[in-house]
Amino acid sequence: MNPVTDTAVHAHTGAWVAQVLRRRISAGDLRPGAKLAEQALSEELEVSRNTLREAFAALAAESIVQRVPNRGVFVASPDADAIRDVYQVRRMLEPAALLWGELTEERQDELRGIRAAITGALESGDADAMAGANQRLHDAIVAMSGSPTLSTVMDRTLARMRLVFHGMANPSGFHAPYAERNLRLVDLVLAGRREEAAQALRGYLDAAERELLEHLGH
Amino acid sequence: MNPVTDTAVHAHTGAWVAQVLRRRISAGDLRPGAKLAEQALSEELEVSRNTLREAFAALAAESIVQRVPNRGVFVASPDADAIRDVYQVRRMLEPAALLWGELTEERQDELRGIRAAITGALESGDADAMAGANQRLHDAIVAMSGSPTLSTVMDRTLARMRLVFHGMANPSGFHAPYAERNLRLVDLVLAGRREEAAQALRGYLDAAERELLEHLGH
DNA sequence: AGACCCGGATTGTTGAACAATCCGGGTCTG
DNA sequence: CAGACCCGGATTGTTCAACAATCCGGGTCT
Repeated sequence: MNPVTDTAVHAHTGAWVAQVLRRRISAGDLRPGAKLAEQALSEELEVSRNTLREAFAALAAESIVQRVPNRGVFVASPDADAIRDVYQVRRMLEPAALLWGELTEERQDELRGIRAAITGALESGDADAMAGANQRLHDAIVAMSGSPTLSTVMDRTLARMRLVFHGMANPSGFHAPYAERNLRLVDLVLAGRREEAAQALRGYLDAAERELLEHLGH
Repeated sequence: MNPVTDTAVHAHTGAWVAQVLRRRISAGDLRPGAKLAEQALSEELEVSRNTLREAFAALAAESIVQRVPNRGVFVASPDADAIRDVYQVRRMLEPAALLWGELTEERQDELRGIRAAITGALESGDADAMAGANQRLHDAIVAMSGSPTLSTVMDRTLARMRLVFHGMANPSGFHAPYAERNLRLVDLVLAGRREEAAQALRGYLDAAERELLEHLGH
């Protein structure tokens, strides 16, 4: 089921289980609100209930999972407030990194690669590839800050975004309409026109948030 | 030793242990690099080794603690790169929240309270109070973003800062020289002169980082 | 129909057990 | 004497079985 390692030799089992669960949640294999039953999971993954709980503790600390006392652990299911928080984070982090970060040669190459990925996904109409490219782009923007911590924060934020999508009825084509916007954004950044890029970025974030909230609530 | 709860009734033990350890580390009771031995701690806190390990998993996910396979868990001890990362985070987060956040009446009140705390600590010469007021100030700045997630990120970042101080030989009076700066910063924010405030903030962060790195070991 | 209750299932936590690994110290050798 | 080697105790990693506390679903009684 997992293409990576089968069994860790002797000293990572808890972390390994956490990684497996993280992947399953990211992939939508475990949808928001789904219960993670101890006995079932420990049997399937062939780990003890204690080790599994160790993984739960880590995932709960990352807010990927919610623990309800005496009820169990559930995949986090973001509500409207959570979505607003996600976009507030992005509205602060991304323009800050873009405006005040450093755009090294390496990062420019990454941006050019992302540009190619977006146009490729546009032509092939591959929604998953488009979603992937989109995340890669916004990760790259935050990476301009040069801070591993902020990159981690962004990764977790994007993971929460994936949770939102997986919780929706029709998870399709939410990124496609923004492909054009993203391309212009990349070009502005590569051209060194940071102020305009930040403006475009904010516009994109506002629109995406509005549409998501619209599509979800009332 | 902990003035709060003695024993949790029945359903939070792991989280409770994590909280106790978090407090001890923040207070400097457990210094960076210190080993958290399982048997000793489980006996002292009167929890099983398994429950203790659950707390370890949570703390490791928060990067408060470092796990070395087959060696044990140790209080994280930030190096120069970690310090640079902390300041890079702050250089992004704080000006962003300050410039683009919302300054509600509540937050203005909090700032006025902080101002009083700083002047009070200045007069009494209480270094601990000054350090507390300093953290409160920078927490309040990030709180302007309105994002609970970013506030949590800031809290963890400041926790890492405390680790740096606790790892130093002479942890005294590092905040005192910045009291004046902080007061001016608060006044600029309260006056609505955000651009100038952001500029002052950046100056403070640069100076503090430089001094810390200097003081440590170029 | 709705309140009540009960027994099975699940969670929370513990203690003991064992393999794997590390650590400190003693011994051997050159 | 220094360094390589080795060994036994201590520590970590992980599992298992057990138990109390709690929840849940379903049947019963009014």
